[in-house]
Amino acid sequence: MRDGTKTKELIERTALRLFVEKGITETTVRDIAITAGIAEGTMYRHFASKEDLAWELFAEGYTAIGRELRSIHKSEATARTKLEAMIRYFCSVFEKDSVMFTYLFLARHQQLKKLTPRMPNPYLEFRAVINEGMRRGEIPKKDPDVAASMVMGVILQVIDSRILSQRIRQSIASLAGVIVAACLRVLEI
Amino acid sequence: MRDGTKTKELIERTALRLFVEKGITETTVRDIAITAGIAEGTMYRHFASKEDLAWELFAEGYTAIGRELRSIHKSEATARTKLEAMIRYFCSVFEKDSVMFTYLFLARHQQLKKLTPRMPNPYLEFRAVINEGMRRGEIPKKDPDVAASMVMGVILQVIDSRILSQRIRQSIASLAGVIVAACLRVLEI
Amino acid sequence: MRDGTKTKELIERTALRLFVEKGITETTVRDIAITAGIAEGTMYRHFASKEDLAWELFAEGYTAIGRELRSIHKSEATARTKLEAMIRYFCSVFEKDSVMFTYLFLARHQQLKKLTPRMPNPYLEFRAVINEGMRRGEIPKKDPDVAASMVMGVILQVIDSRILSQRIRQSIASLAGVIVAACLRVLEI
Amino acid sequence: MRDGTKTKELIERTALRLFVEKGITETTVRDIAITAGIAEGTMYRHFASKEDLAWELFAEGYTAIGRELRSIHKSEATARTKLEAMIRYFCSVFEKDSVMFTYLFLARHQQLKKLTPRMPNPYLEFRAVINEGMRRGEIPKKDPDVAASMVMGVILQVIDSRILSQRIRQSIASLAGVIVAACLRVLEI
DNA sequence: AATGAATGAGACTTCATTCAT
DNA sequence: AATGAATGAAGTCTCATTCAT
Repeated sequence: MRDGTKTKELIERTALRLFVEKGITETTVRDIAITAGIAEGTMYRHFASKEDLAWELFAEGYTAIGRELRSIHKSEATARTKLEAMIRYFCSVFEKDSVMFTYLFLARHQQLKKLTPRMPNPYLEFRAVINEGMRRGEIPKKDPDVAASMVMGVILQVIDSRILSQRIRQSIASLAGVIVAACLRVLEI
Repeated sequence: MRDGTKTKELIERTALRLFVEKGITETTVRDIAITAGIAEGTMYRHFASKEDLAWELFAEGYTAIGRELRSIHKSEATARTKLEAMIRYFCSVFEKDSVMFTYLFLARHQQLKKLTPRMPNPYLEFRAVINEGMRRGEIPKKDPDVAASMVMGVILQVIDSRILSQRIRQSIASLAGVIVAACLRVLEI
Repeated sequence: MRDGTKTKELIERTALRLFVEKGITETTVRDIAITAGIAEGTMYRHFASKEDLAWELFAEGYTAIGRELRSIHKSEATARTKLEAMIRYFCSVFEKDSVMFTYLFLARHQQLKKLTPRMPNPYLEFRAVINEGMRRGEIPKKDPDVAASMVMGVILQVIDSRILSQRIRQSIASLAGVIVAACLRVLEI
Repeated sequence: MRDGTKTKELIERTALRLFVEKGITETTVRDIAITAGIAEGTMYRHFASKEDLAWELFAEGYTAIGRELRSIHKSEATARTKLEAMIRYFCSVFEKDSVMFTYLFLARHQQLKKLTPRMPNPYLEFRAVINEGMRRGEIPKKDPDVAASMVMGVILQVIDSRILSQRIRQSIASLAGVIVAACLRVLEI
């Protein structure tokens, strides 16, 4: 028997790229098959449907970031160092796998409703850190959801301008420091 | 003779709502017809295609905001007052027509590539104000695209958390002051 | 606007014929479309699915026979005359529209489970007549379901041999008398 | 070396059951494999195709009954005793292996066209007995095909009402006497 | 003899669009 | 201007069969 693992990974990589380039609905199963050099039916050996493939890709990437942010949360001491490490990690994810990151960014409005509250979740990790910081007096009190949204906004919109509108040319890594500083100002740390 | 203007507006309102609820691709011409209570072919009396309808809705709303922001830019004196008025206007647009605002927010990645550089454009207005402010010494120097992105990010992500993730419950109008303050801190005004 | 009634009837007649010739599953929507000279999508304007088309054809024909049998039941006086008229009607249906009759015969095992008990039903009409005849003393007592099944068996199997195995060459009309007589003997009238 | 006979029988038993439950076309090779607990490709070690499997099952069961009926035909003396023994055997087959019997019953219209005239065949055996009985003066003269069809109809439809419509609850064995009597009346013995 | 990954033809269905009315 | 029946291209998915292991 042949080993299907490689094929599955090939499908995932190919689909991820096409989903980002053209959108999920606009990418056909045939597109994926031709690009990956496999038969159309092969996708269905590994995923129940195109929708399921899109969801698996999303859930995988999204929860992986959530998990890593949680572990940073635990390993750092102060709100300031936690946030700095988390934001830098966030930026590094984009640098390392910008296709996956862009996919998560673009697909989130469609896929987020399928996320269960139990799943690790980047937004919740940021809010948890901010909440804790406010409880400890490290951050001036404010609405935690509003604060977390603003911080996420600063980070995400810079990345958005980098990839989608292409108005920013610098690498995100080189901007990480600037982003961290802006987020700390937003929180008044 | 019958008045087509009413039908056209009915189509626009209906389509806008469905596009936001289900996505453009996921909304069918039949969906629009049934919801609007018209025949399937009627849409084509007013728009060349579904895509054209989606684009007209986008361009209309997007440039309207851009134009108003430009006029605020001209009528206010300092970077601070300009930005405050612009952000408050932005928030008020959402309050007045949240469906249109959400549509612009969600459709922007698909539609922005069709925008010509000449068209009035919210992002460019914000950047222009920030640029001018830095030239005049009202705002500490920084990359104008990065700065504009961050400001847009703070605003948009709060609205995002209000409408899409429903994590924020307060009205956006009531948060306008908080948003303005955060944006000014981001810019170090 | 065009009148779809004709098209719907064309689809029904075409499908009925193909379903009988090749079986429902073995008949493709494309078969129907090509044979009827219409587009594949047109079928879906008139029927929700191929399965639905098959069901509508069945229910229509099956209940029509049931209704007519019921009316014969009411208009005739004795068990003997009722049964004779009913069997002759049954045979005449086959002569008049052998395609529909054959379809009902072949599709019954697949479709009968969808029939609701309320719907007019040939089998139940025969059983009702037999039951009544036994109550009135016109027919010697026996299990009504067994008796009704036997009567149906005599009739149906002759038709089966006529159409499907083609072992019988005479017209069913010319055999009606023989069939009636055999059924009466089965019931010991 | 592994014993393929067991696997072949497992496939046959499993397929037979599924064919009856869902129909041949509606049963997939995968269905059979999963239910039998074997790999998808294994069926092709024992049968050339799914169609071939369906045919082998049919031919096996159908000719077995035909052979046994022929031997009863030879071992009994009169038309009456022949028919009685044949009908009782027919009913006993159903009792002993109702799944196979139901399969033969349901699949006959699809498979009968593949039967060669040489093969042992229940219908032909019944007709032969009836024919012989008429030649010998044991049975009043009538069209042998019509007579044979009626006899088969009485038997089969009772079984049909037992298994498929479930209108009859008694065991077929307990009804054998009633069925025999009805068949003799049909033939006017 | 058995496995199960891979194939690819083809099935059903959807849907933007056209067109006769 | 409006209708809605009809179109047909294209999409998703199924499934009998093949083949490398």
